[in-house]
Amino acid sequence: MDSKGYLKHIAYDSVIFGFSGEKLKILIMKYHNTGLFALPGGFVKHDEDLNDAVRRGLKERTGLDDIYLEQFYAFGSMARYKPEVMEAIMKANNQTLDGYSWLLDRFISVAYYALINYEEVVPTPDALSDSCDWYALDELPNLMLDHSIIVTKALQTLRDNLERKLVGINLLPTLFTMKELQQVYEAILGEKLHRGTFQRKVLSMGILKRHEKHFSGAANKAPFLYSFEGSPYARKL
Amino acid sequence: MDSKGYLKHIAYDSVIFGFSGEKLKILIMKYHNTGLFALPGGFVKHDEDLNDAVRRGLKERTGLDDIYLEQFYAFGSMARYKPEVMEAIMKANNQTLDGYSWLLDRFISVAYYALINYEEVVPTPDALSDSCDWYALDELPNLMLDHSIIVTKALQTLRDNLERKLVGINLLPTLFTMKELQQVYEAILGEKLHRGTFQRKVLSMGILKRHEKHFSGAANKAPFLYSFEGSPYARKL
DNA sequence: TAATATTGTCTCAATCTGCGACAATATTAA
DNA sequence: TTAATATTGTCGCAGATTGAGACAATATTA
Repeated sequence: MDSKGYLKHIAYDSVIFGFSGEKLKILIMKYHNTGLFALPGGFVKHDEDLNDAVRRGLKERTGLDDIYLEQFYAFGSMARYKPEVMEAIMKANNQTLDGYSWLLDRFISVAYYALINYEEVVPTPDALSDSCDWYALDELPNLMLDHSIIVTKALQTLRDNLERKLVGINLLPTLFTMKELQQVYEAILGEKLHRGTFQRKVLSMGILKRHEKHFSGAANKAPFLYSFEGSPYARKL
Repeated sequence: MDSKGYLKHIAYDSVIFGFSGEKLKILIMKYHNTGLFALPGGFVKHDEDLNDAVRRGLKERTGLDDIYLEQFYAFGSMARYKPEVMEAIMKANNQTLDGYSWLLDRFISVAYYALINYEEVVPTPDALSDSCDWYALDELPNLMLDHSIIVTKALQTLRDNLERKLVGINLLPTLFTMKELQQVYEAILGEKLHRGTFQRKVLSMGILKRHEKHFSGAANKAPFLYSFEGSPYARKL
């Protein structure tokens, strides 16, 4: 047990989606003195469920419990094995490799995506990183290793699941307008949707509860607020 | 490197689907002298892609290369960690645990499903097992560990993917009739489909090529044979 | 040549979708 | 006060899709 209580060869990476300014964004870490950007990730303790390890990491990065979380792929190609990258990160932290050589081993990474309410999050870097910040999907920096591929596959899976479950809800606060919900869907799918059709479809699912109107002060008819009713889509895993 | 060249803590399990006698079946291994039934699985070499490891195992169990293969979930709960099971299997083979103690460690298992042409397969047991045989999904024996859950999730994922990709094709020989194709879909979905509607839908996708008729000797109109045209669904991964 | 089982295709109704239109607001400007 | 403007909630229509039955066209046997 020289790996600090963590399972060797196994890591996880998380693509944490938030919605703000009409755009989909994800959390990206920047490592000290290396110029390297990466997805938030971590390792699994010997006596810990894989899913719990990911939730633990999410809690550290966002401050949130009880996040909508979905596992979507285990990345295990040899092409992603680049020990010099991890070595550079350790050196940039004046960290000796004594006792950390297990970090230079090969890892298979199980990837998850999470959907959270942007406003509730307090992004928090870890000991090795300068920052943990939101980046819009179309303005991502170059990510290390295969992390760009992981993001692409996360978005792909999210799109596929969007049609079956009403997952998008998890990106909004408890109360939201129909327009905000539509913007979330448009951001995820990357295309404009017809207003009337979208509204008809969502309402026909019978999972939204209508509340009082929301007066924004704009010179137009005030929209209703909605909340999500019924748990099957609220959380996951 | 005391683990025979394999990565510690990482395994894979495969749910290998075949279609025969109008039923969906999967390959199940039976271990020597234990009464234990399990999915075909294995380990990943230090210098081997995860996907390649699975293909290697599939080749050993079925004799086939170039199989339609899809990864669907990594099982990583503590609940599946039962070292006494593996110990029982080793003992039943008069195998000392010297040098094999890594097998008693905890494993996270990446699960795949495969779709193959039943007729082409030669099921082959490994050194630890008596048999590798087909079992219909509704006549499965009790499987060890969480393997029943893995099968359920495999079928679930297959059903979900069936609507998007034309995956079912991979379960049939090169030439097949419309009725056979429909039976594959009914077996996967677990429900009867309307003949006319099914035929219209499949043909409208424009990915089937019609060949000569097939004269079975039955006292009725002979059906056309079809083959699958266009690669996007033929293989995968 | 008639009987039987299946196949390929069509039609019709019911449903679903994409898209525009229109009345009903909130607020500001005149 | 009233008109102008930007949105919102909803409806209606045309086109596409789907579910279910019907019918003619075979292969083979009686």
